[in-house]
Amino acid sequence: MAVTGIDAKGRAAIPAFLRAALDRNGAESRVIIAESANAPCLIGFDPAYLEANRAKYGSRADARLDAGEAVDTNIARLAFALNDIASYDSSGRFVLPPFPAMKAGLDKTGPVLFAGLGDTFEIWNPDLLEADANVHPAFKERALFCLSQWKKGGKG
Amino acid sequence: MAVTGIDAKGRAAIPAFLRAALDRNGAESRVIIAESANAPCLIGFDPAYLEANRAKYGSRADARLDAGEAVDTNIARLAFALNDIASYDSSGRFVLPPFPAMKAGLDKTGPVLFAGLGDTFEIWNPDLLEADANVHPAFKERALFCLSQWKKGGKG
DNA sequence: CGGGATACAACGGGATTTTACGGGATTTTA
DNA sequence: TAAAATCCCGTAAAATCCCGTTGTATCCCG
Repeated sequence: MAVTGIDAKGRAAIPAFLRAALDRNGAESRVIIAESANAPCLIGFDPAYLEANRAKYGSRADARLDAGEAVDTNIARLAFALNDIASYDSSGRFVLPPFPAMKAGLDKTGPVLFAGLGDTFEIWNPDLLEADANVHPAFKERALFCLSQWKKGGKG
Repeated sequence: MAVTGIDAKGRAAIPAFLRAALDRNGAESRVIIAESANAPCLIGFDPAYLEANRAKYGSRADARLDAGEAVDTNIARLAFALNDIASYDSSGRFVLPPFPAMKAGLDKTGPVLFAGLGDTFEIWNPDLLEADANVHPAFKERALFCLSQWKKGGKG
């Protein structure tokens, strides 16, 4: 778990320990950003899983082209529109996709909290994390500590 | 997902991230435009994809004939006859084919929404997208966000 | 164990490239 | 020859790349 800042250009840096995990999975400096289904935060993960899903749904997008087969267009719509792909530079920075950023309360300059969850990691606005009743107190306590450490660094 | 504008000459620009996909498939600045079978919008895709689907339809029809079953000729009629081919310039603009444009409510100057679906992409009049009950709310919400961003850019 | 050297992380910002759009010039069609 | 479609160039804004700087953690050697 670590905190970095959003700069004037809307960029945030993925902490090094999470970046290392992405690189191990062959992410090639690309990360998928999506809304979390469980909390008012974003999740990030490497492109491999997403590509598999897209390949599965992408070939069944239109009933006419697919020779009359029934298709659920909304599945393809969501698979593509709700996942943003962002590429990060040599120091791990990526521009937060505007829509997810807005949904997660990250639409302005300020601190961002990254927390690894195994296959994915969460991206939080620290204020929303603190306010969420479903988040375990021990997790909150640690988040608060990381945040205060970051502020001590003189960036807040 | 992105929004661009129709100009006074009836041209719209395919967003760069979709154009890149077309180029990767060897589209050579040409795109197929057709009505969607699933929604009041258009779909666009590269010429190779059209050829692949025609071949797929042909083999399906052959199989049914071999089995002594009837073939639905209308599927072939629609899959072959209703596709317009448009070429786009160096900045991705193409003239919307008049008939499909009319069918999708894109017959006047205004914003157009492009959304990738994998092998194809959808081309929407944002108003019709908003009004369509079959479109998933999460997709609508993002569309609305893209539209407002485009309007903020001063092009509306 | 301590202190200096080294490596790397996060950040700021300039320089370059790309995008989307307007509109003029040329070609085609009727 | 007039009208319409197409091609093509210029441009402002925005996104992207890439460099240097600063601060912090780690290493190494005495």
